[in-house]
Amino acid sequence: MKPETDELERRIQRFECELRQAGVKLTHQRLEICREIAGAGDHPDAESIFKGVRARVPTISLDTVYRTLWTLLDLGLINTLGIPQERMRFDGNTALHHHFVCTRCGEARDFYSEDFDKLQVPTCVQTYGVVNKIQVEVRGLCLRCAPTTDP
Amino acid sequence: MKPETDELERRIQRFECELRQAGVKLTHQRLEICREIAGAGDHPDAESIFKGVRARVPTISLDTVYRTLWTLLDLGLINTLGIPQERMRFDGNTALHHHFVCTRCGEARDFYSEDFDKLQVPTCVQTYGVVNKIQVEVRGLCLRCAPTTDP
DNA sequence: CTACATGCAAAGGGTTTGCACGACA
DNA sequence: TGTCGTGCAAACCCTTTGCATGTAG
Repeated sequence: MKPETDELERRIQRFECELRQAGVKLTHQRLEICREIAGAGDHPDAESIFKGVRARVPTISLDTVYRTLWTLLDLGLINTLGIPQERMRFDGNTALHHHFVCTRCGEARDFYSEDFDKLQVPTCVQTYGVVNKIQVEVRGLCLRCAPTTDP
Repeated sequence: MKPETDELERRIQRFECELRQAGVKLTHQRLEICREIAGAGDHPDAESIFKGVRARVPTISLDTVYRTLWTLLDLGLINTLGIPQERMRFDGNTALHHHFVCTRCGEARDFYSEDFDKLQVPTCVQTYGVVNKIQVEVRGLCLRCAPTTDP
């Protein structure tokens, strides 16, 4: 699950390069946070990244971790599981359907697709646990959030 | 987006029937919360369900809404967007991949599938906004949470 | 009648913010 | 050296919990 050493170095290089291009200062803290998330095989929350980095940078604070993660997210260098900055939301539609999710504002729209409904789980995934359903998540920007909408 | 009237009634019937079967009392509040979420075309959060129900049941409290929603979720009568009870989690893997998500504990594991990578967005969805990527979410229970693991 | 559900209010936990100090460029 | 980033602590918001009262079965 953890990336190979060379893949890890490639990711870190990319972080540094893109941060520099974006005019973001490469502080000791930011570099260590990048290293931590680049090397994480699972999908850590802010707290566990904080703990990992604190082993190397004892004075780091949790809010710096948050601020750095949102920066990386803005630049598209990392992703979130689920929808960023969102409270829990409920879906009363129990029929099989799929979602278009705006990664900026969190708007989620249902859609139906017989092709997607037919998807089969790869055999390797069946060893992960009991599969309940397969849902396709189309991620992007909704019309309100897409840059072209804003003249 | 909102369900047709007969589909709405069917959903409400199902809620009542399943709640009764589960031995959950059909209080005025619960029935109105069911009606609210059954009729919601979008994916409301607890607060907006609360507001909708409060128009008809002015004395209802937000915690009752939460408690009812978790009950409905336990019974599989509704779903959540994203992972229930979860804090925000980050993904340093920017390569195209897919997720197996445990809906109970929130564990999320990556997997790769060339078939899934090739999925094409239905044309109707392209009118929703700008598509960034397509990710398949396999939902189920991980080995730790699956009932059979617990003897 | 009795067990379970509700409303209230206060606690809890994750995330954000204002401000003065510190460090990259 | 100037500007941006950091650490601290308090604020903020969503969600949960304890307890006395109310109500469905």
